[in-house]
Order: sequence, then structure tokens, then C-alpha cells
Amino acid sequence: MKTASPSHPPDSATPLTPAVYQILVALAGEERHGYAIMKDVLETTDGAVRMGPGTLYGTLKRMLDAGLIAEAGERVDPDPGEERRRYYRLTALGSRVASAETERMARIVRAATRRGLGGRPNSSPSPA
Amino acid sequence: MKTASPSHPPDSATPLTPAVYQILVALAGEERHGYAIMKDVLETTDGAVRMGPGTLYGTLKRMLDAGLIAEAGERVDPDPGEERRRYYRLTALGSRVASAETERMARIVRAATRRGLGGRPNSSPSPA
DNA sequence: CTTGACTATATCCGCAACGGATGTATCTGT
DNA sequence: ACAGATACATCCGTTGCGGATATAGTCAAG
Repeated sequence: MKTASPSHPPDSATPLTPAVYQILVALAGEERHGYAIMKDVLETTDGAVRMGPGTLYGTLKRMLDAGLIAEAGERVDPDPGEERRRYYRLTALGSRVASAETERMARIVRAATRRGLGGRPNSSPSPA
Repeated sequence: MKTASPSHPPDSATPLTPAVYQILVALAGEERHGYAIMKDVLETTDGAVRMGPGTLYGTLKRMLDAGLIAEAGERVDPDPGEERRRYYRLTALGSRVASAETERMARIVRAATRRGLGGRPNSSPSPA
């Protein structure tokens, strides 16, 4: 599955893998470190999605290479145990890609809802 | 990344790969054949996502095995060239999974929007 | 002060999925 | 007759997922 730049620069790669998108959303608004991202995913998905370290750090590295995220500068408030954290933030590119992906997903969700998916879990799911 | 059955039977596998979800949505509402699914994906994503045959038929087979979809019965209206089509429809399981996934995605989209993603493409994307 | 739980990061590696290329065959329009 | 769209299918190299595993510091409890 491949995207095709509609008119803007944004979506250069794929329809973003779930892991990549989750991380982008986690970093929207504020910078976080790896472990905090894991927990954020747990929270925003209501505990439904669990991202392990293998997925997390591998994906982070790829995203750094792709320029979607960057490492944020060192902290000035070294609470005990804070120093070993590595903070990440969205780049401008990352923001644009995340926005584009959000709109794409919103469109699909809209289409899905229009077709009777979502909303009520078990109304009339065109039974089989 | 792994889901954890919250309370119901639905999400047994992953947070659905994009391809699987796209197909589920395409089949919601009405049964379609492979080629029609490709075109539907093109349309519902506004031409942004292009699913090739490799992805399509491989994914369809996996979904059949997983019981998310089933082959629909033969057509009674054999327009010329209709007979070689293979129609697919959602199973009850497929409907439930699709609904669950739609809600999960809607939740993420909501979180993303709340954090300033989507909507307006370039308001104040916390520049880098 | 030792134990265990939690925080935090990182790598290895097998397995699954993606997806372009390719192949076949039929139908439609010119 | 031919090009191009329709329709299905397989092969296979590349990528990504993700559990297991390792390391190490912090903190509260026993």
C-alpha cells in the first residue's frame, strides 16, 4: 500500500504503520522520553494497545532517520534518575505527516461509521 | 504491539494492519470482489492510498483463514465477465472486529485532534 | 542491606506482512 | 485487430513488528 502526494509535500512514505503513528500522537503537544511514550500509548488506547520495547526503540530509530522526530536537548532539572532519559520531540515534518495521517484516518473512520461500523458495538452488524 | 481483550471477545489479534482494516471497511455495507475493493480504497482515501494486488490477495487469503471475511455465493446475474469475479462479505466476527477497530481509531484521532494535529494543516505545529 | 518492583534504555532475531513485478485471461472500445 | 481496462493470482525481496533478553539505576519494604 502506497500513498501518493496529493498536492502537498507531507506524506512521503506509507500510510504510516500503527507504531509510527502512535508515537507521533504521543509526542504531539509535548516532548517525552521512550518509557513515557509506552505509557501514553497505554493510556490513550485505554489499555488496549501495548507497545513493547522492541517495537518502541526500533521504531524510534527509524523515525529519527526519517526526520520525523528529533532528540530534544538535555534537561536542566536533573531530578534523581532523570538524567538517563532521552527526550524526543516532533520535527516540523513529523507534525505535518501526523496531521496528514490524522486526516486520512478521520476520513476512513467517517466512511466506516457511515457504513454502520463503530458507534454501537452490536446493533445490526449485517450478521453472517 | 499487542491488543489485550478488554472484556469482550473481539480483538483477538493485532491493532489490525492498515490493509486489513481498509478491506473490512470496503466490505462494510455491501459485498465486493477484489478489484472493486482496490477501487473502493482509492475512493474512500481520496486517491491517497493505493493497494496493489500483492497486498490485496495476500491479505484476503489471510482474512479468510482468520474468519474475518467469507466468500459470498455465486451471482445469479451473469453479465458478461461477471462470472470470474469472486465476491467477499464480512462475517459476524469481521463486523465486530471492524467496529472495535473503528472505535479504537476514533479514540486516537480524537486524542490527536485534541493535541493540535489534523484539522488545520499548518496552524501552530510546534515548529522544529 | 538485601530483595523486589518499577523506571529506562537497548539489541537480537524469527516471523509476518507489505507490495512491486509478473503472468494469465477476458472484455470493451476504436 | 489491438490497446487498455477488468479481474485474479503467485513469487519473493525488503521492511517492520514484537517477544525475549540484558543492563542498570531508584525506591520502598522487610
